[in-house]
Amino acid sequence: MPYQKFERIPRATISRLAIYVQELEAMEQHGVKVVSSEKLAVSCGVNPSQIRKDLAYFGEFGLRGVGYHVFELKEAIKQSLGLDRTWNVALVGVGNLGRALLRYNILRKRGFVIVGAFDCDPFKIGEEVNGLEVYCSSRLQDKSRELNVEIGIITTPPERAQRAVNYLLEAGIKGIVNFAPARITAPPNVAVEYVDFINHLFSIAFIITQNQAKGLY
Amino acid sequence: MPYQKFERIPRATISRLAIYVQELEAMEQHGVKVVSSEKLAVSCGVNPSQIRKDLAYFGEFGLRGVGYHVFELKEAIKQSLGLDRTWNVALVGVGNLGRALLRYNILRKRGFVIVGAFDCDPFKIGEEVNGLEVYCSSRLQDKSRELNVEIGIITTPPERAQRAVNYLLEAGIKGIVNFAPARITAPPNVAVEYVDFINHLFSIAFIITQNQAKGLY
DNA sequence: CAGTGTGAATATCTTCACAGCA
DNA sequence: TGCTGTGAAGATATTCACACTG
Repeated sequence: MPYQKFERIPRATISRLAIYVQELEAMEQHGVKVVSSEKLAVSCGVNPSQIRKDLAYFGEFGLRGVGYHVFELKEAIKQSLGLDRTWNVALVGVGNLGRALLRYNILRKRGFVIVGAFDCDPFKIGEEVNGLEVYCSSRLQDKSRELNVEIGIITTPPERAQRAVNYLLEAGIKGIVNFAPARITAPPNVAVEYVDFINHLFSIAFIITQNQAKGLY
Repeated sequence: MPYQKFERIPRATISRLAIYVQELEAMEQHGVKVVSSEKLAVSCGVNPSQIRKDLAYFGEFGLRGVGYHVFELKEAIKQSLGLDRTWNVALVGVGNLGRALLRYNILRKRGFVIVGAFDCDPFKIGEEVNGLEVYCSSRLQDKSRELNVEIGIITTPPERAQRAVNYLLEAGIKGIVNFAPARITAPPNVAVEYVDFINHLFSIAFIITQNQAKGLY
């Protein structure tokens, strides 16, 4: 990590940094070498000072009067976020969504390698998905340590999400991304993120309903 | 919609309401009839006054000294969000993730029915997934109107996301949920939500890195 | 009297505006 | 001159604290 100020970094900043990385990579592929906060802001859909402020939490990466060097900035952000390495991930719940993630190459491309797949359904255990054997969830503890897993992904049905969490905790996991539409609990030293896409559909439905009430259509 | 104050409702409130619905449904299934903001707050991982304030945007649903009637509150929130009906959805991009969503029953259970699947890959067109024929993306316009679609889901690779958006716009869609890891642009009267789960993995990686730096493990 | 509904207080996040540097 | 980096201002969101009610 470069130097990082003695200031708490807002959650919102982190998720925007992820967006910046995404856009910087796209720019890199298009051969763009240098970018201003103005330009990057447009393609990320945020305010330019927002970008400058977000970056300021980690250091000074820009050249006044010029902008940012695309490749360098991308690398600097990735380093700041701890993405200058790969992370081993265990996936619990080999349903439709779990299978999709097991086959989803973008994850690996971004440095998140699913090294273990687990399910409690006897019919699924032993099956092979994308070159990975499905193990019984009760084996999470020994397998995780063997495979050096640090992050868990939960793609079980909602009612089994907490059980999956418990297995992951026993396995000494440090972070969890929960795709199941259910709240889960974990000790404060274990990071939890929710990917709750029904949520997003709810929001869309609400906004459309409101727009319709306003007579926008 | 009940009565809704003449006050803008924060985005954050909307996504919490979605969580409340989730938890209220779980409580209902467990036979809980009445709940206080305190109890609901615990299971949603938020502050009790937050809940009361969120609900206050839409009306008064509680009984002082008692709490909220689980079923009634859930119904009231759903009505406020425009979820007292079903929404027809078109899905663009029948890859791993698209297939998973087509087979994901929770969506339908929540009132979002995928009525059309589209892809531009000739090998996929004509294929049947979960009882739905895959059509060529160029047919989005006519098919969408025929099927009365209001919401689009994008599950294409990032570089094809904007093209999918354009098709959806032509089809007169009113809201888009984008699962592709790419920023997209749409006119302001079309609601856009991002489901960016790589984002969440980035956040987890960052938090773990930070915790490690703090010597937490 | 337990628990809601809400104004007021606090905390957090975003945007502005501009000094200062390449 | 052009664009960064940043303190100060403004906008939002969250939490507190308590009057009030079933």
